[in-house]
Amino acid sequence: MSQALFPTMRETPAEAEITSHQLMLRAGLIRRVAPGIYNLLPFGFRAVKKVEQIVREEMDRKGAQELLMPVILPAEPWIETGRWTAYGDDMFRLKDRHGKDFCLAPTHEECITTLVRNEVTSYRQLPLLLYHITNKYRDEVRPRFGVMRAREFIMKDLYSFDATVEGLLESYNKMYDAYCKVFDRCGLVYRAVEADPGAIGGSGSHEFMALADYGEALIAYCDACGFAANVEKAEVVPGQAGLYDVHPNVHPKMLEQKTPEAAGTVAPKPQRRKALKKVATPNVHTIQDVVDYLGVPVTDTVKTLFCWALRPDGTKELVAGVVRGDRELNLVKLKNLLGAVETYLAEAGEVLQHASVPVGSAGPVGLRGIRVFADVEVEAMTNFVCGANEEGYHYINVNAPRDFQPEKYADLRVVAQGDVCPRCRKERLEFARGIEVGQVFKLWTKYSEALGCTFTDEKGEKRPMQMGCYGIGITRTVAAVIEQNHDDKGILWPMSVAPYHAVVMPVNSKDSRQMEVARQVYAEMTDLGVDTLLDDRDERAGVKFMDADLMGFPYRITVGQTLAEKGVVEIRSRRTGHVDFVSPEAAAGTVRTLVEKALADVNGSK
RNA sequence: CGGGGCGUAGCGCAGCUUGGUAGCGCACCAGCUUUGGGAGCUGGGGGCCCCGGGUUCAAGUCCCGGCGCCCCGACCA
Repeated sequence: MSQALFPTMRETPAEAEITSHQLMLRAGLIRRVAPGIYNLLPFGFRAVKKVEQIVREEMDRKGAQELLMPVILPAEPWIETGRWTAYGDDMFRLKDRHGKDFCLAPTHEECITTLVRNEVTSYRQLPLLLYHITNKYRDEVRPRFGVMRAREFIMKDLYSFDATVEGLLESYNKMYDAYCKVFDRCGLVYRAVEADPGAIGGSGSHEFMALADYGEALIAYCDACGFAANVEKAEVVPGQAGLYDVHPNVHPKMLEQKTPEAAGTVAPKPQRRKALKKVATPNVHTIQDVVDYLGVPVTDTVKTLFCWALRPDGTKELVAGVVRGDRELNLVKLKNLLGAVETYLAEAGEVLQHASVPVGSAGPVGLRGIRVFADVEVEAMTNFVCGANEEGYHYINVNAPRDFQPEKYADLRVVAQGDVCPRCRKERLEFARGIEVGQVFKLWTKYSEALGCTFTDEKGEKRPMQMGCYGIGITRTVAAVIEQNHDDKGILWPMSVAPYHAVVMPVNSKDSRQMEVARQVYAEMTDLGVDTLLDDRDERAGVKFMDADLMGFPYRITVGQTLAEKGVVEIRSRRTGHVDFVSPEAAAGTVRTLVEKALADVNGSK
């Protein structure tokens, strides 16, 4: 260790916000090269390789084959699938000396599909599971949290090719199962949640979320039935939206009783429809303003949001989404409803220019030339308030369909605290944050059709292959492991991912007897297959102890005073602090047993 | 891209208001002491003060322009 690069830091670098990022810098796993781009130092690289190895074992166990595809990919296949445009600015692009377009691969569907198209022609060659582990590139709008949301990252992606839909489902289930094993073995607390397939395309998808307070993804789950979904995906109970709404005057304690009746959250009684009226509302631009100024409950207001919907052909359309004032418009649901490639909020200036509407005073009444979509909840509302599409005015006593008629009512809002589980419809949804460490998709024939990846079936007919794609963010997984396994002193590596299982530490490197015994124990442990580091640095004991805690070696073998006094060395568990004293001769064997036990615990009985 | 903040030694920062020899802590090098929880003393090395222009006798400091980075938001496998 005295001759190795393990640069630990006592102080926390200002650039790091979350614990895993801070610890990865402080314990010497990574160093920043550019925003979202990192050097993996020896210590960090070892952790990465441990995760990779676990992934390889579980992929291979399912009959997958590893290969390696390039990081630089030509544009043509991307143009064929339409993703050369769809990926937009998230893709790093470059040209060769002849002016030909290339990209740094953000993912490899196009590449692998082209490969399989050229090499596989018969149903007899299927199913096929192919994967690789390599760098991926996404020019993130905002890289952050170190390796967690980086622009360059290591990813395992596997692609399945099947002859039939049943085959695809089988491959999907295999991978789902393999992913559970991978994350179990990494010692992560995670949930598999239903997800929107996003830019990859296809439908039917699960995300594997490592639970963490600083996770970027919000997930909704139900303790009663096990339902779990990304909030952007989670449906609101169809046909019953609003029924179990939490009214603003319901005391939170009442919610704990879990039943809608007990919580006093029954549907609003039908009210007589009052006459539509335009009222002056100077300087009222937000829902909060409306509530304050007009003194109405927020549940009697509606907000109208303008979005651009990007169509598959590259053109875009301005549409309006209407949700209750305290709700959040779910852009993913809107996107899926419209069959759009992407939806994003329009800017105030654009709305004024294209719809002649000031965004702070927008409403669905009298909106011309723009398609309006409303959340189902709005359909049940009576006598509500909305903007009058005129600066300084709102309508009150609005009622549909009398005052406006959206093109369609649909589930368009983000699920909220207190919503009923869309699956079992018994319990309320709980929310948690997670780090997305993996995702599995069914791609069906999206890419095989676009790229002509076909095979000949038993009847001699040509058919497109049924594809699936399955990713694991390797570097992100390492960060998630640290996020979940640390204390105020440093990292608490699970044995399976630990860069080293143990560190052997002579307390005083000038004590030749200690050094000699330490070297001996180190050599024996290495011989026994225990990943061991020898801390032979000429540092004070305190420094070495602090570094060992920071770097999180699961076991520390301390060779110090007790050697001279009692002829024993100390084996200390980083996680529990438990200490055993054993003779130097027994140390290596004891540690090996401990390491094997820890690995067996996490690997299950396989 | 919008809002906020910051660019001074490897890291963390002060100095800028009110212009006048570039500093502190940690780290680093040498020596002595020390050696079971981030040692002590002595000596030492290290700077394009983000870049460019301007004002001035004089700019880290003031003015103009640019660049970069971080945070919040929007966005995202």
